[in-house]
Amino acid sequence: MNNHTESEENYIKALYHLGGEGAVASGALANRVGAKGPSATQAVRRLASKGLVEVVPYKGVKLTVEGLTLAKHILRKHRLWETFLVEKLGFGWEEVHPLAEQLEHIQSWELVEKLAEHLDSPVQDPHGDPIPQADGKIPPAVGKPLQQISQGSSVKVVRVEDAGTDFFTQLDLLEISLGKEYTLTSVSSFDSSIQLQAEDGESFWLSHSMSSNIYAISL
Amino acid sequence: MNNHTESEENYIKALYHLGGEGAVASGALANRVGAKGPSATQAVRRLASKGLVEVVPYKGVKLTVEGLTLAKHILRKHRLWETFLVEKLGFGWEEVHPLAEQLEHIQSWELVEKLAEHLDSPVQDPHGDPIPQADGKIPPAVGKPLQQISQGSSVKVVRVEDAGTDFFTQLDLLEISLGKEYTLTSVSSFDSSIQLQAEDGESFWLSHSMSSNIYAISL
DNA sequence: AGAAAGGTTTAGTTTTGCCTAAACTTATTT
DNA sequence: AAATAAGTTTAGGCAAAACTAAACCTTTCT
Repeated sequence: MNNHTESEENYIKALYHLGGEGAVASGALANRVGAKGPSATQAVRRLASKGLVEVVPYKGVKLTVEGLTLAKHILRKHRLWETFLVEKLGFGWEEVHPLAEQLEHIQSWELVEKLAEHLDSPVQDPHGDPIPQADGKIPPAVGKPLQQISQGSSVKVVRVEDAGTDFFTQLDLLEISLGKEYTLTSVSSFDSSIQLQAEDGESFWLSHSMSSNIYAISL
Repeated sequence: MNNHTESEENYIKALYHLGGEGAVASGALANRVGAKGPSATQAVRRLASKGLVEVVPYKGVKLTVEGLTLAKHILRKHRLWETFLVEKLGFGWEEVHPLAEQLEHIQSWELVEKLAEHLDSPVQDPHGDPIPQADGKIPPAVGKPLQQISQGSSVKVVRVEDAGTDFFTQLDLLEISLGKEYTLTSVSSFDSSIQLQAEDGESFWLSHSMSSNIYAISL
């Protein structure tokens, strides 16, 4: 039973993204995969017949252990390919998601492992997201949103949410990238925007929507 | 009109492989893609409605200019991926074909070109087959079958036909690879097998079926 | 030339995967 | 507790892509 269509894999992925090990409503699922309600209901039926999900009608859908394993494996492929595209082919971190969505469906156990090896068995992708390992273990997600960090702290950016192309463009404009360090010099109590000072002394303001998608650790 | 399914691409590829710019019988086409006759007829209809092929019922199918361009582009992707798999990921040349069959369907013009660049714009794949270039030009296929080379000649192996896993295994066993040089010491008039002598003095016999799939140039 | 053989196309069915419209369940509100 | 709103599932279509069986051209053989 190692034979899944792309559509099935997309539903599995969505289920994992939305609910992890918990239950998800069919509407949310449909929304996530860009389909309408009935399509999701039908898809979920197919998945259930393959033992990948459990369904309680009108209540929700949940991944089985097998489904969860598959979901993590797909996520592993996705993030390894993203890493490859950025590290080896020189793509920008805002471009890689749609490509990885295609590449993640390539079926070959050996290819995934050779790719991982080629990339020196990375534990995180170009956005700082943890890459599930071959044994299914997932390294902890690091950092907390800049939002939640108190004024005066020194921080290092370790992860960003994939919040769309415009978000990445803005990051590039501000020259924010993983590993950069800043001091949080002030916080506006009016609109929750924050001021960061870079190591070179330059400082700038970040809106709430920017800072809530940027994760950092305190130094 | 840049939107093709995998199935369509497979038919286009088969059409190119079988007939190049010329016409192909629907039975041969079906055979090549591993389908039955009616499936091919139907597929060809879909392709015709997209302007990729021209059909004369009961006579044959032919790629249009647009179809030909697509075919060459798919072949380009296929051979670039094969090159990547061997050169960068360390796969053996017998393993890469089925993987490339999946990877060739990834849609992204930019990815193909970045990949080519990453591989230093190769003009041939790991089997010595020419890689169609971005502008659609195809480098000439080099070498002729060992079969057609006269006794006493010194030759260099430059290309091998993809004649299945067993063929490659045998090549590996005999330590035959691209670039190796031999002297053709004798030819059997009984079964057309030939004897090669390697540079280190070792010599061995090759059956007709082996030698007809190995291409070389005279030195 | 007429008939058999071989290959091609039409007809009708199946599965996946999506859709809209209608029916049904659950939750919320008065 | 009844009515309404919101969300979910059923029902019925449609397109892609494959199949088998039957009908249809071509070619070839006598």
